[in-house]
Amino acid sequence: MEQILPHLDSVFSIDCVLFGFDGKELKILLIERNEEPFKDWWALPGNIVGADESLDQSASRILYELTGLRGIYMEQYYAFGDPGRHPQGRVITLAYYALIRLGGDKELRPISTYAKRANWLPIKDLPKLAFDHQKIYDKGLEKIKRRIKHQPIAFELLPEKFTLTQLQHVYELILGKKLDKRNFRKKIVSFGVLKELDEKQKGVSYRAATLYRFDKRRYAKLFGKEISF
Amino acid sequence: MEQILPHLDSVFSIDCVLFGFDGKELKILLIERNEEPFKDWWALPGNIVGADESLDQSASRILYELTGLRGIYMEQYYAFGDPGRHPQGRVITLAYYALIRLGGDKELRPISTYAKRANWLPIKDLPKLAFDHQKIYDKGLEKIKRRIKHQPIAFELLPEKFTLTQLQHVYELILGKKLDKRNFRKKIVSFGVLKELDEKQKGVSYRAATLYRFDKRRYAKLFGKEISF
DNA sequence: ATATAGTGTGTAATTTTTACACTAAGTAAT
DNA sequence: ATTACTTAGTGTAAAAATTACACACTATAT
Repeated sequence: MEQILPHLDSVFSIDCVLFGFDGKELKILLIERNEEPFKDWWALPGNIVGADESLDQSASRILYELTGLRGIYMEQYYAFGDPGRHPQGRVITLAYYALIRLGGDKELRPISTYAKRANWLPIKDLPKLAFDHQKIYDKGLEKIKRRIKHQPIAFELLPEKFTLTQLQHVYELILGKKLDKRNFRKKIVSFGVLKELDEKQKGVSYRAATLYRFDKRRYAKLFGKEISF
Repeated sequence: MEQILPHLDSVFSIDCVLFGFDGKELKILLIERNEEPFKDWWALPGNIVGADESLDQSASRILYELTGLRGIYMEQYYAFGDPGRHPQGRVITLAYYALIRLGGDKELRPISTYAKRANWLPIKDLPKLAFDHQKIYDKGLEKIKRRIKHQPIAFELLPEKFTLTQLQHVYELILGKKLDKRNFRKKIVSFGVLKELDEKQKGVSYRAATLYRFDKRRYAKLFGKEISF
């Protein structure tokens, strides 16, 4: 095992699994690598933790550098550090996930020097990933599955105003199963974190649905408490 | 911020929160440091990850070196890496927890070169801890609180044969609240992971309780499924 | 024999979860 | 303006899970 990486006995990095929702599909952000190893492979965006950054700060910076986004709910979920996971040396990486609403207002501007390009790819049909990134992704998906059952993180994926059907759609995509419309609404409303607006959906060629907004105050009270789906 | 630690730009370590149960109290294993910084303070046992170890292997090794125990259920739960958390340089640490039955058969033999001594201290009345170890402990307790509600990890704290009252006691200690005896039994039995033995408790000066054993096969089936307390 | 201390058990009321189908409203095409 | 189309929005009954609650039993010690 050569030591090609710049002067390191070990390197500590952060990799991000960015889940994005465009109103239809669940996607993750991948970059196409421009360097060996795994040149031309798709990989999770990640980077080395800076000397004076906290881990969360570092994750935020990396997210920002890769997407131009700030203020995203983001959380570390697992450290991967098998000695053989990086062919060039010992790299321990801490995985973070983030949930992002795609499209609409702000354009993402992924900038990365070590990548040919960055793209949102549907999780339905992911390519082979570099390193152990498939494992990292799998664990991330598992994590948000668990998390979405207990905390209302689904809102992070939706625009500020959304319909109940859209919300349900997000749940179904993440949990990987159909939910009953009436029961879903009953339950989600019972949490009391939704605010019904006087506004209706626009631009649809059928009956427009009522828009809702997520009530952050009540959410804050609920946070920590266990809810379940 | 000086760089006193041996040739490192950054160090990656593992710290363990070892929860022990002696039949009465919940305790954690702490060491009394024999070196600066925080000489004479109590701290979580931990160590540097070795070059050719996976993280889990490293955690197991560290646990073994500190307690002589092997084969303990152990899980990483959070990485702590604030730049200022270690006064001598950048140390990123990955926290693991383990659950251990105390007393009884095998004596623990904590060996540590950098510690004056190691001791199981009741969590009721912990001393001030070195570094950010209080934070690490807090998060660990929070983690097992959450975990015990969804997975039967409580068994790890009990001897092979135990009474339902002891089991309930563990739940009460971790969750920090009283549970109803009849309801508790109804529920725990309904999971189907307990095997009632033909044996009774011995050496008590009152009616002896029936002993149970934890059924690992059924547990394996249950694992992954959500149960809740 | 009696006091003591913890074991072990059932039921009714309430709450939560599940399964399930039709009418209402708006748009688009004619 | 009628019709066809598409999704929105709503209730109820049955089943399951949760909660609250109290007393008789059994082994031991004196």
